[in-house]
Amino acid sequence: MAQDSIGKPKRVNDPQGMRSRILDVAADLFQRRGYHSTSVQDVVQAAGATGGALHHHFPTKKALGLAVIEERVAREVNATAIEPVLRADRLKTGVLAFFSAVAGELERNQAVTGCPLNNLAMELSLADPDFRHASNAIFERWVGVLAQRFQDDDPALAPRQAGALATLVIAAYSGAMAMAKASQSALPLRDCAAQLEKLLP
Amino acid sequence: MAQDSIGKPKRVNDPQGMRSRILDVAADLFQRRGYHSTSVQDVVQAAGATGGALHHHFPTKKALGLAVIEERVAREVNATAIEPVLRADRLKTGVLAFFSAVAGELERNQAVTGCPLNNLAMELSLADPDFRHASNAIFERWVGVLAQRFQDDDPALAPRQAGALATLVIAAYSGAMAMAKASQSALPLRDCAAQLEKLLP
DNA sequence: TTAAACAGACCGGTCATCCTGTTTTTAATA
DNA sequence: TATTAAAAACAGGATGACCGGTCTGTTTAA
Repeated sequence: MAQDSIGKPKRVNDPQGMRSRILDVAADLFQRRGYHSTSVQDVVQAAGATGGALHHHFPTKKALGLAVIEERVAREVNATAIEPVLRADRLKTGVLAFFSAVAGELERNQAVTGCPLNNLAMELSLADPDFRHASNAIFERWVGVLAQRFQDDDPALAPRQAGALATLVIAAYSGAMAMAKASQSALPLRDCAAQLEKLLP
Repeated sequence: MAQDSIGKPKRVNDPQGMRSRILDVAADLFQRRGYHSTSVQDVVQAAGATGGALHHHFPTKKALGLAVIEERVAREVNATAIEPVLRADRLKTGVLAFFSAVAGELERNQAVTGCPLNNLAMELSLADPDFRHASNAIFERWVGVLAQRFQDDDPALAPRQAGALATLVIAAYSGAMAMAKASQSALPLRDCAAQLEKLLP
């Protein structure tokens, strides 16, 4: 009794698409306004969904937040901060290009919303251990990949050294983004890039 | 008719003390649980105050948050991150000692709550411009003081250079604290300090 | 006498979650 | 392949808790 032989269906189920759309919208809102300042109603409306649909895919707001971190923030960090850097000839040039690209984007846009990982990690790490672990997993992978690449570039580098170097790069980026968000300026990014250029091998 | 000639007063007004206690408690709760996750009731209870008292000193939660940033966070940054560093013979040794001190404190405590400035700045910067400006003012003063000291140490250093150097130090600290909060470990702090030791003049 | 300081209840609104019902899709069965 | 049972997907209203702000009243201090 879904529809008559010719009549259109009242709707078409697209679970994957619906889930994906909700995730996209939630990631965007959490990033721009923050997790606590975004209501599930906001997500429902912006996604053109309903409370029932959202509840079906994400029974609680926490489940939604966790999925955003694991499936969207992780992907974005990978796409903007890891893969392009790895594709560069040398890690140093890749890192500097990354800083420059982000700074350029900040200058183009009118608002600096900050690093999505940092934003959610800072807001949610102390609220719930699950959020903390999810954020930490992304940080750890990020550090691990950069450290590995530092060693590939210079096999003489001690593993301990490579890890510390990677940590500094990521910390400088995270901190610079925090300062950029507060000042609504890309200058901290450019300053840090200029200094890292001198340090990096 | 406040009290009988001998009877004790029902209470003793202590406006400054009350205000100060509320600020202390609010700063602590905002730092440990976050601004949005802390209700004004939480503050009232923890401070042993009443809704009326809190409302008398801080008409809105935003006013309370702003006062925490301007009167507590700023003070803490000054006391732990600026003055000790300035008192050191050279800025470099002061900065490294600061990193080491914070790392040691993290290792002693069981929980890493992060940098108070960063915590509140990240959570509130996009929520309200006033919060953003208040946070930015602290960042700017911090950068300014360190940059000035870099130049004092080495008059040959270009002003632009000194500022960038100061920005990197603070960004590395902020970012390392973010990573420390996510990993509940002081390692990012120590790694960054080790790398900064090589870069700083 | 007057204003400041504090007490404590109250209220309108929001929010996350739950619940009941409907429609679509899948899967089993014959 | 046709039928049907069952599950998944979605719709949308209901609810109860909580939160921030307000308001009135009382006590203390200037």
